[in-house]
Amino acid sequence: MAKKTDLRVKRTRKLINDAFLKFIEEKGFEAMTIQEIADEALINRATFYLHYDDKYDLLEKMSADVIQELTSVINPPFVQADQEVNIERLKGSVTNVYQCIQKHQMFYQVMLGENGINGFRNNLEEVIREKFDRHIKEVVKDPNQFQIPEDLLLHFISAAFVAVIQWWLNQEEKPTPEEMANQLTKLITQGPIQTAGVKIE
Amino acid sequence: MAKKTDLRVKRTRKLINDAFLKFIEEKGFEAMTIQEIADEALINRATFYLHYDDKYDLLEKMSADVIQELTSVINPPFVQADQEVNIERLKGSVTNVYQCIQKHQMFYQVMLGENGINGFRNNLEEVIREKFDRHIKEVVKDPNQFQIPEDLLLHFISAAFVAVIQWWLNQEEKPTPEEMANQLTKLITQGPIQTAGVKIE
DNA sequence: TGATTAATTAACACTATGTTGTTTACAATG
DNA sequence: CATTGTAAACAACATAGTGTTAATTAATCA
Repeated sequence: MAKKTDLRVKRTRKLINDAFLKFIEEKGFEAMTIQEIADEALINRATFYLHYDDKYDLLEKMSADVIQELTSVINPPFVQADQEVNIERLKGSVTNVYQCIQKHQMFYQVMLGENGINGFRNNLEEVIREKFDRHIKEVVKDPNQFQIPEDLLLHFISAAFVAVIQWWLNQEEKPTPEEMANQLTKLITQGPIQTAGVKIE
Repeated sequence: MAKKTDLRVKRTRKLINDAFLKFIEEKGFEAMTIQEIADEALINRATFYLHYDDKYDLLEKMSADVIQELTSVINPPFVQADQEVNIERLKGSVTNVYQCIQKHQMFYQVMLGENGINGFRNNLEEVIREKFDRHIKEVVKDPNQFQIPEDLLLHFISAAFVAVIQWWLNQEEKPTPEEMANQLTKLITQGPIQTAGVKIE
């Protein structure tokens, strides 16, 4: 973060961000106009263009900031050299992730919500996939140990991971980050069927 | 489906649909204009408005048709009265789903692809979730058998399910529907970690 | 306080939208 | 095959949003 010397800039950016989030929540990204953002932020429309190229630019910059912070709290190795998952370490990282999301709850809620930005979800998945991928490539020596294509596995996990986040954000009474880490761990170690308490033929 | 008696209507609709898909693939939904659709479809712009309110209306109508066909091939019960999953039946339904997608491959590829419509993915997940939900409610008598909230489980499964479809559509050399059914079955019965051949502490 | 730089204002050309009224062409019927 | 209903074409319109510019005002920093 470069220091924003001028207070006016800081204030204007914040007003724009707030207005933007408000409208995404209320009417969705596509429906909002720059004039509306400006009105809500109590700035002139031309001022908006002094800060961002267009609303897509604004969206990208806001997302990038938050996602960057999130990735910084995911830290492998979850899998040790002996091919065992380190459950505690895994839970630790998941807990960190949920705490980070909690910190920016409003933002995530809006971006992943009903009227949210669907591209944001893809970004999240991609970022998670990359983290896992890099780690797996370090640890796994024998590609044949996979029962299915590695890439397929990564897509499965990252999508499920983000879906669980999305579910969590929609709950009135949110389980704690630690509880979420436990539930997610059950799901990916036992699989959803056994977690549902259903026997397998 | 009401019968479209008039050939002209049939033709115009098809031309619009084709142009629409072409532009989604090329430049994405938001970037395309109705003028462009009309030019590509070799019809007058005003003609477009005789058939659809706007491009969102067109999108909805196209999606609804295809999703409707997809849901019709998912047929529970996968879980029997004795609380055992019927693996064969499950594989059968999954195979049907992939065959149905294969039939409209171009459409799904575009809609779920790089430049695709992200709301479409949500629709798919929702539809799958509902199917499963209705079935689960019939079979499961004791809500305590779940180790985690049922709703969370449903979100996990449906998101993973659609993610695997998405992965499949992006493969140059696509596994057969039967192979996909096998791989998906492994993932949801054993869980991703064991499927990766990694031991659990 | 004075210098700097952000924000305001009003005007501009441009592009897309959705609608309307009239005319033309065609497809399905008896 | 002629008739009739209706889809499609066409042209013109008002409306709304975009992105840019140049001159002016006002807030902030040092």
